[in-house]
Amino acid sequence: MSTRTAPPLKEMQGESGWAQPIAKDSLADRAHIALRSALMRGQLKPGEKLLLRPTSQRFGVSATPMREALLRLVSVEALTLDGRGTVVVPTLTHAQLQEIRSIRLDLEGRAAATAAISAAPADIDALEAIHIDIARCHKSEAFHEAVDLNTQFHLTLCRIARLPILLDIVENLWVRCGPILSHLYDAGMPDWDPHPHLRVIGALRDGNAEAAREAIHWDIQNGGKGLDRHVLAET
Amino acid sequence: MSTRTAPPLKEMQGESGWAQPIAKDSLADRAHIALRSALMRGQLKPGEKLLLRPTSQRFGVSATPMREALLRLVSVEALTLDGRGTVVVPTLTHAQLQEIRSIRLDLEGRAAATAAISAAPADIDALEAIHIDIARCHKSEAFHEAVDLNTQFHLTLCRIARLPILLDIVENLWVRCGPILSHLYDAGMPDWDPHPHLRVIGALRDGNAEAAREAIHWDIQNGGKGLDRHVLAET
DNA sequence: TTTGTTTATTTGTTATAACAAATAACGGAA
DNA sequence: TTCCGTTATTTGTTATAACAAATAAACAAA
Repeated sequence: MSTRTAPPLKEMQGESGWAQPIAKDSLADRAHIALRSALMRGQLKPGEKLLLRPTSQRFGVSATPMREALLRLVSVEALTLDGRGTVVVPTLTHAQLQEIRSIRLDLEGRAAATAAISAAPADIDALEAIHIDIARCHKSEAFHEAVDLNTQFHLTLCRIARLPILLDIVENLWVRCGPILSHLYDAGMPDWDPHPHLRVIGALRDGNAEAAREAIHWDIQNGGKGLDRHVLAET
Repeated sequence: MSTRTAPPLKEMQGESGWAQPIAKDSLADRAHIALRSALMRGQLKPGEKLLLRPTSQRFGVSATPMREALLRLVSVEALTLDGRGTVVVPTLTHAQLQEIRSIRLDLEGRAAATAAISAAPADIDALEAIHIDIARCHKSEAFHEAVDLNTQFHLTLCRIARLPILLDIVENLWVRCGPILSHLYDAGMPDWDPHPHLRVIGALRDGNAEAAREAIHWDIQNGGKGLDRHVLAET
């Protein structure tokens, strides 16, 4: 499975470092990773069905590991099952999208505040590099890549905070939004000046936790407004 | 799987109500539920191994659905895999426990605040009933039951807030803590007066969102201190 | 007694087949 | 043509067996 404890090294070699544990990934692992990344990058559309045998053939594996990969995504709600048990890409309701945004407010806010206190300069540089890439994609109107990089910006921020459990949760929230993220810029892309990401980066450099939290809050609340109209309202 | 969309009813019967969708649960479902509840109730100890074939025999099913149930818990980090792929009940580190508490601070805090605004009187009564049960168990020194009810108190609060995604996340955090929750009262159980739960209930009755948030914050931060010494410190 | 090697057993992984239920396709009657 | 009943096909579910890798056991040699 994806997360595996390092194989128990009987005796830790004196000069440790050269004996890194071997990563053994199963077929189910690979299928899971491929599916998850496709999901996060918006390559699967809401409502799309993922039939067991057809998809397992597309991946060139048998039903068992493919089923495991699919069900793994289902168990974190990144995919859904219909009444028959068929795996389907879920359609987010307005309420769900709003709730996800609320949770991201809390968790990414905490990540930003924590990162402001503990981030190394190199970490912040890496974050800034991602934003520069985003700005470049904005200019060249490379929407798809911009959306992907925006996701990376937010996840990198959580990674910098070194809160692995929080990162896991936030990552799953982004996976769940993946299928509709392509509509982020449908309402036209606003040209903020300065871009909220820059405020985040600035706050990190200043070591100002509260400013970082507020900056990411602002980004989350205003950045995703373009999505709202593309999500069916609950009746 | 656990979450299934209702089977599509071709025609909704005129006087609807008597035709509730049938819940079809697979063997994997049942095993999953049983395992998860055992985990949450502290019936599995950290480090305990769950071998595939032996456990599948204990449940009276074949390897396939049992594997699915186990792996479902692994995918939400409620169980772990060692280097060989064997399922094992994870041991929480101090850092993990602290991070979980931080996240619960944010999410249960939001749930409390939301519940304070929207809770129906009957909801609050139900919550109070749980706390009364807790107090009773305190008196009769029924530790195990008290721990279980305390979990229910926190989850019920999230349920009242009607934030299903948040509930899901918080529920998983409690499942992950399940194996060590039995040590909650090891350091002796403090006799708070008034009990922080009562402050939560009071805030809900007052419709005071911020008071509710602060009350649950206080409960989370002070209530779990007994656990800290039972968790191995990271080196 | 200890160490190293070989053998046997355990254990996760994957593929396959049998099963059951639901959907789709088909064909005849009105 | 339209509707209804039957058959065929698709699809998820489960059990089982073959496989490979790792552990445990047994045993021989120093």
